[in-house]
Amino acid sequence: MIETGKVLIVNVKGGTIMSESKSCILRLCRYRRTLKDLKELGYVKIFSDNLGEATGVTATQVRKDFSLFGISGNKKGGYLIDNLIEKINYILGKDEIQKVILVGAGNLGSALTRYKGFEKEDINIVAAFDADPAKNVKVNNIQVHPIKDVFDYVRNHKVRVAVLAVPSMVAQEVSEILISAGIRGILNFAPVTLKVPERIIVNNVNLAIELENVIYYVNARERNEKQNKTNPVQS
Amino acid sequence: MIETGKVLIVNVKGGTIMSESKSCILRLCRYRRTLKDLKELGYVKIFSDNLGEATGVTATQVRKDFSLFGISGNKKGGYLIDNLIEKINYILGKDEIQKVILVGAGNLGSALTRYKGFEKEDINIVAAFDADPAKNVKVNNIQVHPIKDVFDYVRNHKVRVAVLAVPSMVAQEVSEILISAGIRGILNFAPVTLKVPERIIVNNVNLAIELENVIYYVNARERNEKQNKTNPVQS
DNA sequence: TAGATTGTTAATCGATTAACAATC
DNA sequence: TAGATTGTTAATCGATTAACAATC
Repeated sequence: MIETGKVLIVNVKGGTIMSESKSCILRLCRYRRTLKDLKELGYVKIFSDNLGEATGVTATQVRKDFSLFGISGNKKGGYLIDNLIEKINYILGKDEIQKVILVGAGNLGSALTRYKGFEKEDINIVAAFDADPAKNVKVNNIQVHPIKDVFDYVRNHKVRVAVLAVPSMVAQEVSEILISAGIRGILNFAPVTLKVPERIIVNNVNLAIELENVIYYVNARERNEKQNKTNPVQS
Repeated sequence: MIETGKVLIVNVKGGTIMSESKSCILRLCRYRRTLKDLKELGYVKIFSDNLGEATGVTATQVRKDFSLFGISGNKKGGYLIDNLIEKINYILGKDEIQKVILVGAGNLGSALTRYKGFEKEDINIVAAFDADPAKNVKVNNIQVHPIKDVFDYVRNHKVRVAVLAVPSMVAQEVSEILISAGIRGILNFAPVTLKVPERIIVNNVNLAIELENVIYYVNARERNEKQNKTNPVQS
């Protein structure tokens, strides 16, 4: 595997080496989401502009993404939803491991064990871990083990992906234990920049920053409206 | 205000019109996070490369971002942490409204009312709303009101920002009520693409997609390693 | 056929990075 | 001064969009 900054060059379309971006993969996930919903509603075919509108991207972008992964439709006939879902599943590795552990069963962590959105996408949280013995109970049918057992669990069950929802103070330390046990990818909710080896995938979800971002744009627009009122600019 | 696709052109540096990207704003939030931590640890000055390393961006990027917003340091002397925090606060509109409501006090929503990360950034969830009467209680000192009261509440308290954690089925409908009442920005946890007027800011957090993303990259790397073992490529 | 849609190439656009002059 | 660091300009890089040929 050749890796450069953000782009991962992987082998997909029958041996051809190609590169895809993180945002492209995110869009594939979104397409699948929408396609599954449409399938449930009884739809069979879809055009690139329908799918684009439903997912908030342009029709060209949709076709470009599909073309990048060798997904083809029928000129004039659009795409078969079943076929799209199948192809995207293959690309995203849906048939392969989906086992995920949760580390940190506090406020946010325990909500994640009950989160319906994971089940809906067939993501299984197989076990949870927490340092607090009071939390070592079953939550939504998932056993919360003592944190000291996490290393052996990851080793023995060959878990590759972890959701990290521990306090910031211990996030780095815990991530190192996880990685040493064999974890390859982390969804990190702690608002810290984890220092990890290059081969490890980290996806950060920082809820405060996401919200601050909304607040910023709302404020920026209001400031601007106020200013335009007193000092209008001619277009 | 001039708006084009993703870029918002706003008036910041003493009347100069300039544009900044969403990712740039996200980085500013991260810088502030880190700077606050460093301040607590007693640091007073910082260089662009320190800050870059702590937040996972290059030193050039840090300086470029600062330059874009008219934040200047001292050649050779780096930046004063207090000054940076103050300037970033001003840019991100920290002194202005921070009032946020939460709509949907289910599994994820009620976890968000207790989320320490918001408090730490001085974000106040002032009220919550839920359709289920059983949930109309106080959670972490925040009253959960009946959903039917949300319109009047937003109107009367001039709330501008909402966190939306309702089931996907009703997300669009609820967002329309919020917008009609005066909400300008939404942090949306429902895995649907909200259709909103252009003047409304929506930030989507889709936890399943974030996790699927990690799973994809882990799988892609493992597939690749396997292949390289049987069919090594010369560099 | 005419019209509509895919698939791809080329153009554009924006964000990041490299290079380096300024200067403390 | 010499060395280090900022601030900015130019170059690069990648992602998105526009244009359009292919074709059903």
